[in-house]
Amino acid sequence: MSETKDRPYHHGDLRRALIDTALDMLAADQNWTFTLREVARRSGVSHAAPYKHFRDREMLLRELARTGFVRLGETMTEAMSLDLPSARAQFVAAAQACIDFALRNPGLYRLMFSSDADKTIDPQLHDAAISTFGILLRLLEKGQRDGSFRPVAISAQAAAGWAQVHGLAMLAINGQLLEEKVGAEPVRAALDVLLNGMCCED
Amino acid sequence: MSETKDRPYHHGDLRRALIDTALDMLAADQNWTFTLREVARRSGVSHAAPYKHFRDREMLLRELARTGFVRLGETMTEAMSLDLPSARAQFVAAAQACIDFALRNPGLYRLMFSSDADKTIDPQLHDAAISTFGILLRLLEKGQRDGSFRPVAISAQAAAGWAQVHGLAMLAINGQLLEEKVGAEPVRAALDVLLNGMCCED
DNA sequence: CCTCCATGTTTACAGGAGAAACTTATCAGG
DNA sequence: CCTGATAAGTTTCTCCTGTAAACATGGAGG
Repeated sequence: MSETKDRPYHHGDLRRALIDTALDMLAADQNWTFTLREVARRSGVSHAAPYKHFRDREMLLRELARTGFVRLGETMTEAMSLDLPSARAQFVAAAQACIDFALRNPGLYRLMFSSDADKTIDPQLHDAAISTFGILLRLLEKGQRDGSFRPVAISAQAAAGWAQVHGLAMLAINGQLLEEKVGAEPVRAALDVLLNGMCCED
Repeated sequence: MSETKDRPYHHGDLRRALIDTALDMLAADQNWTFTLREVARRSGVSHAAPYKHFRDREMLLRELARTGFVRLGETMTEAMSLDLPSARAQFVAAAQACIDFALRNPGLYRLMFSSDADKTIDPQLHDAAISTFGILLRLLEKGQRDGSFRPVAISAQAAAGWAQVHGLAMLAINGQLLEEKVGAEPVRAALDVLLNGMCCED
């Protein structure tokens, strides 16, 4: 009679448990207004225990955001790996994957880009974000080399692409990309505007 | 001896004062972690007084956001009114104005697009946001009519334009549009990508 | 002049963040 | 096998917040 009864004093992997609980709550309410104490309670642990693993509430939030970036990166990479005919198709696939991810996890996605997940004070979070951004960057580089994308400053193109995808994701989350207004495939239509250009002449 | 001494019991326009104080604090720290009590304190009023004007803390935040949208709209309209040669130039001017606004008021701008300024539960805020968005919409409509912009579904083009501008504003705020990476005029360069298109052939 | 109502104030309370001090389990070395 | 040291929990405490309720005040209209 030693282990499973009455919860052992030491949790085993409380850090992981806290993260998972918080992710669950985030997914359930689509917001991160939950309190640290509530997370502790649901993890069956005293309200001060989390402080052994996270300096403060925001540090937990940043860890959630980091997880989000990792998952988003996986999703995008996976979507791109479905060998597609052109760089353009790959870009669209990655963008769609990102926006789908946002729609499936609106709370998490918002957190990832909110000021509560401050990348300037958390190298790990920063790296995770950069790494995901890097997927897009490499895609553009390859596309420029094989002549699919216009040969302009890579950073400008990346900024435009990233801004577009993220902006569309936010619009999508907020339900501002409605079929009746933008047609059957609003995301596709909007991406085409970027890909083809907005102006009539170059 | 009746007025200026010892503050009169009734403030005169506490609602306005609370908003202004909160805007000041937002501008000072570039975040909205301030407490309602602190706002009351700085307005020289008891900590419960604000509840006579705002149901709760979030209602004040939404009012700040609403003010932000109004101001942003004014700024963009002003920028566009500098009679410019083309619809394209007007679009660039409006976009630049939006991004400049974001850079000058990063905290306010973030609040405007954060989930703490929930447009789905505040018609006034929603209207203000729609109204500002409308500026872009009308610009695009005019541009399509005079043949400056490609004749695609107006909503798709608006979504793309809005997403681009907002996305760039966020990148700019976060210091992710650095000169050494994107050249001397990063915003201009990124906007050109949208205007000219990313792909080589149509 | 008196009374009403919007706008303030005081008081009260249920929580939360986080610090400090205390408790347990585990593990490494003698 | 005992013995600390240490990591990971727990209890307790303080300060602060949001918000509700009851009360005060003063200006405007009858």
